[in-house]
Amino acid sequence: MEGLESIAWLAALGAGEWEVLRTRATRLSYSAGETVFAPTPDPHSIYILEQGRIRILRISSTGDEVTLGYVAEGEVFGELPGFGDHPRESFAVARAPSTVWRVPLTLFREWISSRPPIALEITRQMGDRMKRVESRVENLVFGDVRSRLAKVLLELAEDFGRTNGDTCIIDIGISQGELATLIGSTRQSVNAAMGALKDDGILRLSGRRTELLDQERLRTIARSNRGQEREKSGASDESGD
Amino acid sequence: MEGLESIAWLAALGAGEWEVLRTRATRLSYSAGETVFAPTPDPHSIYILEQGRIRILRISSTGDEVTLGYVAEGEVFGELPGFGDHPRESFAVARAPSTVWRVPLTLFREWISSRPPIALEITRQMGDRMKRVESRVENLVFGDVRSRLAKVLLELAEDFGRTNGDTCIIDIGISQGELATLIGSTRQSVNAAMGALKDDGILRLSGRRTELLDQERLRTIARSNRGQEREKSGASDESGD
DNA sequence: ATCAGTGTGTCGGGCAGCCGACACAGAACG
DNA sequence: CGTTCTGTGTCGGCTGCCCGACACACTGAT
Repeated sequence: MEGLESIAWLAALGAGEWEVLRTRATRLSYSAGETVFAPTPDPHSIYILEQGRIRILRISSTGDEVTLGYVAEGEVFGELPGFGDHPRESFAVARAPSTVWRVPLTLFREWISSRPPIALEITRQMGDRMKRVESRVENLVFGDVRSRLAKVLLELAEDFGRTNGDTCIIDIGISQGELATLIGSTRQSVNAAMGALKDDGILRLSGRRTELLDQERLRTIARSNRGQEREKSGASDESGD
Repeated sequence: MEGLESIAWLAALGAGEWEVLRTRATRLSYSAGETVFAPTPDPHSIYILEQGRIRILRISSTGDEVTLGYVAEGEVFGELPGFGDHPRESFAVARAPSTVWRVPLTLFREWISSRPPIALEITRQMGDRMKRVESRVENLVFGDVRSRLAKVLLELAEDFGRTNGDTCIIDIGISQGELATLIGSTRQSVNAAMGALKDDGILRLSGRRTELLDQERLRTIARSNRGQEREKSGASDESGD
């Protein structure tokens, strides 16, 4: 019950494989808003999220922030990148009450070295994240606020949404301001874009929750870089994919 | 001389470790401009760059492109990300005459599984790249064209530059247009920004080569998100142009 | 020399979206 | 029950930069 076995890919390894971790890693709890780690020139731990939700972000010299992504339960985080000798440049902040294992980097590295399947799993995780970040780049470069927003909403839906018939509900208490840090925009612009999407009947907003009513249309907007196609009405939905 | 041993991290493994690759992988040559791979829903190869320079990029639905990065010699590329079961979404194009090994994904995976040190190496490589992409995101979100440009120039200098006393020379025949795809901007804006940097005495342009005269100042600009700090100090007489 | 192809400079118009400001709603707290 | 805080909605002004267009420089073929 001490959590580690609740992590699927660890459990899958078979008992004993991860026992080392339990004995030599530290289990920590954070409540929403607390910082799990901050940038450091010489990180010597990596982390595994047992349960909760962590936000990875960077802060510019002027205080603006970008959200690089969220850590899903079971994922390893905290500069896997910095695996080598790189400094860590990101913050990790709990967005919800979270339980985290802090693992000494040396231990983790040696642990991997002797257990190929784990290495493979780690590689897979990193690949996933890589892909995601690359998409983010693509999206930032192309597309206006409207289409970028569409994209993130879809991603969030996929990761955290509860599907409910046709509509998908995102209810992770994310503010428009935080959305802005995901797409590199401002609170106001996000607000405007959300309003527009609502008016187009693509999504419904009730308080802090967002419901995606028409993912198909949303997807179209996300793809269209310059999302300014004034959507009159009685639009034409087309191609699936 | 058949190349594989020229790759440092492979050579370091000791003879025989990578012999399998030689027998079951394919060695390919590309001249500048040729496509190494294109997006595919079901990639079944990964690649290792023996020698040359490869550019990884994406193309939007409207035909615009973003450069995600360049592959350094010895690096593994081609949707390591797609390691899992993801489709490949990027293009790889040779920027210079290049020699590449194409390795069947299955082989590579099994090869890793049985050789932990390699897994570690791969992880390291991915980490590096991850870090780079994350920085790219940060840069795209913050900063105007000027500061973004400054950032890329510094990166390019670090990766491909020849240092020469104080100045660092970037001479990889990169066009302003291509620079634009690195920072998500347009040829014209890049041109203007380069001009400004030149006027400020921060860099000198001679033909297709770029010389960084004052990396310190460049670094400052890169960090300052809104690089509009009118740098008009010094320069007693001006009016000029 | 001539022409095509590719990259570099420049200019003006137009607009998306950033910024600052302000009003208002709900939630947490004393 | 106010007070404070955080988040949502909106507006107008200002501007960076995208876009389209055009001239020039350089290089390599014919």
